[in-house]
Amino acid sequence: MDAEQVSELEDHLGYWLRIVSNAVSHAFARKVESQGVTVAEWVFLRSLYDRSPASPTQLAEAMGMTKGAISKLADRLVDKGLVLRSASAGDRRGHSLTLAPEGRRKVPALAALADANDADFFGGLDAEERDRLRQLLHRIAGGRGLDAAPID
Amino acid sequence: MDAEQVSELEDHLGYWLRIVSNAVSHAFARKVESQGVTVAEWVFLRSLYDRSPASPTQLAEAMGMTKGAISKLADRLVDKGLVLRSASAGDRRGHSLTLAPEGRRKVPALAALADANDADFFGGLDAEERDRLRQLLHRIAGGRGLDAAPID
DNA sequence: ATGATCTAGTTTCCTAGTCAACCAAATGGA
DNA sequence: TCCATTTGGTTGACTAGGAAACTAGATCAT
Repeated sequence: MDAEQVSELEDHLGYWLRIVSNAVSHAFARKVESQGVTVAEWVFLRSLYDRSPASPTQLAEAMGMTKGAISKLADRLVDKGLVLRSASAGDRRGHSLTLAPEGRRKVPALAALADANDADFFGGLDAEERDRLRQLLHRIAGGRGLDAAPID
Repeated sequence: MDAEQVSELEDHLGYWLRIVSNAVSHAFARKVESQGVTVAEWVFLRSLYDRSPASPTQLAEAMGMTKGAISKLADRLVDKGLVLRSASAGDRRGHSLTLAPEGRRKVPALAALADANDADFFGGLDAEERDRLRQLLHRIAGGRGLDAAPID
């Protein structure tokens, strides 16, 4: 870092992380496209699958996106008939988001695609290596209190 | 994956990769913003730093972006006075992109920010762990022939 | 109970990509 | 040589998200 003067792109773990992550996400995007949804929509649906109903604010928190983004995402999913928006009891400002039957029906297939995508990319590692990777990522995420982060 | 029926988001390595990668890239974006550039612009400038001059097509390949994106990115950098676009000798279609003096001047400071960002996120790992992470990422990238991927 | 403040969500404007249509120049047969 | 194809690059339509302004409803202090 002193002999080298100007570090290279490839010197940084952040660089490799971005490369690999983008490739994984892009491949996954192509897969879920076959089900007519985007990656963000998958995350949204999966989040709702066991924490339903949820408020936009809760979703925003869980998904690491702004409320504005969630608002639009919810619009699209409602338009597609996968999510229902209803007034939440008690507070007339809040909305309740729940999975529509069609949305709930889609989740297992999407989960299978996520499994397949992981297998595609990480199947070349043995179980111990995958575990180590998982632990390293957890530690980095955990050290920062990231339970979620921007979809970006 | 059979007892579980529907896998969870957090079950997937791709999920954690995305979370961590987005956090790292986002933090880096904030850092380089202080130098008036974006992450994509940094990659562009750093690529040109030792492979200058380069054609838009070469840059697109190196950065894993479409030619359209490179075209616009180059526009912005030319506007900022960091990059020069000149007709390339021999082929009247092609353009030559080179670093303007101001652009070249900026690179070391940006490289230092990249180093700092890596230290921020991966400094908590010891050298062996960082090495292992690097190797795992390399293997996954290498297995796919990713030397670059979308900035997304 | 009423004005100040806070909270929930939406909307508007902006940025940075993709994709596909496009233009111009080079190449390569016939 | 001249047309068909390929290549290099730009442009326009579109998309997804962030930031900040905004609206409406709740809460709280007096």
